[in-house]
Amino acid sequence: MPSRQLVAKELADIFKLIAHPDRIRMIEELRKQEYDVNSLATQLELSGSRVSQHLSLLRAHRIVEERRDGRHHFYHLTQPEIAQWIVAGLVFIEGRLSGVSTSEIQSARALWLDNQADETG
Amino acid sequence: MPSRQLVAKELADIFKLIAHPDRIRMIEELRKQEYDVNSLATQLELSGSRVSQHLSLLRAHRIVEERRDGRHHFYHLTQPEIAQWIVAGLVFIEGRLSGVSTSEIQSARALWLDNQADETG
DNA sequence: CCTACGCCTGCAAATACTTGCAGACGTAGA
DNA sequence: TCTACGTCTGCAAGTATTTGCAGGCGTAGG
Repeated sequence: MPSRQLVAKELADIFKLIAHPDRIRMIEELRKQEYDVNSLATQLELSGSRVSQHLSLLRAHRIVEERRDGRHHFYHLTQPEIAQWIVAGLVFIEGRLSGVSTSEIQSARALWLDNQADETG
Repeated sequence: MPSRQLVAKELADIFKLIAHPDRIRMIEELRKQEYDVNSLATQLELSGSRVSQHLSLLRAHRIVEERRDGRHHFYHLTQPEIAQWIVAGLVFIEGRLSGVSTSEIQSARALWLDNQADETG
């Protein structure tokens, strides 16, 4: 297979990996600090096993890395810049959305880009 | 549903949309010029109907736009910057790949970012 | 009008992803 | 050592994507 097709396939795999709302929210949370599985699950209102399964996928592709401390497994982003890359995709949402208004998108972007912002949204 | 979750879902949809090797290669081709369905199919060595199906998906999400001329349907990127955003994802591939070497990735990036580059790869 | 071309859509089978649940494994504390 | 906790993994059912193929629709040319 020509290398261009290989590269396209690898790129597709990365996109597929991120293409899940839970995983996007997990990366969003991890952009600031590390979390153990349960804290992340609580924060996102998801079951522990579900979060663990997503993390295992992200771990397999080295999007996140693990640090163990006793019975806790703490996770952090291998390359924190990935969070900013994801937010950059918001540009391609704007102006053509059913359920999300422009102001909601802008406030989401602000949240992802600025740690000081209000996080209650 | 809180807006943050809505935004995560919409982002996930965009990622899902792009997460296919064929569609990535199509966007890559379309970054420079418009193509009609058959030319694109020939260029990428894919069947016409397959390309048409991918295009219909991209069209539905306004990643591409159509221009008709007789029986030909010409497609172009709605927001050409999307191609650059996709290439930016290459950063998260490097250094952890099975089938693709660093030099192949670099040459792929060069191709996407520079129209003058050799395209035989 | 008839035919060929270019493209689109519907359908059905194959494949892949997601999810909850049950059980396993290691660690900490009594 | 026994128990509880935190996390991981396997499995099976449900859901979504991908693909090829057959047929449809519009346009150009004879």
